[in-house]
Amino acid sequence: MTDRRRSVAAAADGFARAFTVDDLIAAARAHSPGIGIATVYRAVAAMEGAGALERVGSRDGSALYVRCSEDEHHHHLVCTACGAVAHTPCPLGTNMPDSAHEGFVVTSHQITLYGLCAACAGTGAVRG
Amino acid sequence: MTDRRRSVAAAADGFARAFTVDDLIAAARAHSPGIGIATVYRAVAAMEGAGALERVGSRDGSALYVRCSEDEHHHHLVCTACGAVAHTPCPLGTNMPDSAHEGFVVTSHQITLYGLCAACAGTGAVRG
DNA sequence: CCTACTCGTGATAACCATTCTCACTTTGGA
DNA sequence: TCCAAAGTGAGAATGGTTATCACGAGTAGG
Repeated sequence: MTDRRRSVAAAADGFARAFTVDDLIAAARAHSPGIGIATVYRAVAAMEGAGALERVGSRDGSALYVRCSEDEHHHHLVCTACGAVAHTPCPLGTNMPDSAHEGFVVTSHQITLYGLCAACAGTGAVRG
Repeated sequence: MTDRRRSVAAAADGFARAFTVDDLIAAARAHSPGIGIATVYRAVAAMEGAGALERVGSRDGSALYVRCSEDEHHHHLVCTACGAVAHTPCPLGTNMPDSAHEGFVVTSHQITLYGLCAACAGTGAVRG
């Protein structure tokens, strides 16, 4: 773990919402001025591989990521107004489709819940 | 609805699995030789807007689509071995998180189930 | 100190899916 | 026929992401 990688991780920690690699580059430069684009992309790939970062869709053609420090099975709540992201336990509960569905043997799943965070719901904000 | 658009729709109907725009262009050219890339992209955008096509992730940097003729709420089962896609009713059932979660007011969700289709499960195929 | 080697880095070129531009054609109405 | 609007195809442009390459830091051996 180098200084650069630590800067990227710290920058990722600073986001309370989903961020693009571009956002991350800007934030990482606050910690390590002059850090290169390629370095951030490499750090993102490493962190994604380690489960410290998770891709949650995209915005305007660029990938969106969220910081994931937990190892346990969870999903994401994304605020469609401000982009805030929260973790939430798997909503499938006992309906976990781990057996045959339509002839498929389901082994994993990906769920993203969209809505309004407490702050945005309070103001009646709407987006997209 | 022009001839070109009809060709793209027919080509999309021919896929039993998720396809990229590139796949669609190749298939559309079987119906309309010489159809341009831009035209297929335009048709895809129109069909996606009309709900006739749905984006289900991506493969190697290019978007994957599936044909969706149904209007009702449903999700997708994707075979990780062969890419086959099936529609499945919403697995959330009575657990539908339409109320507050973590302070969020959930308004919609996106679920993709991954696994092996009947054919691939039978052969013990594995991919990715 | 010197060499050899490895690895992370930064700048930039390359890549490629997607979108834009533009000239042309088609369609439909009058 | 004339006109306007929309669709089309070829290719250029765009832009996020990845590959390339040279450089410096660090390490090991001598």
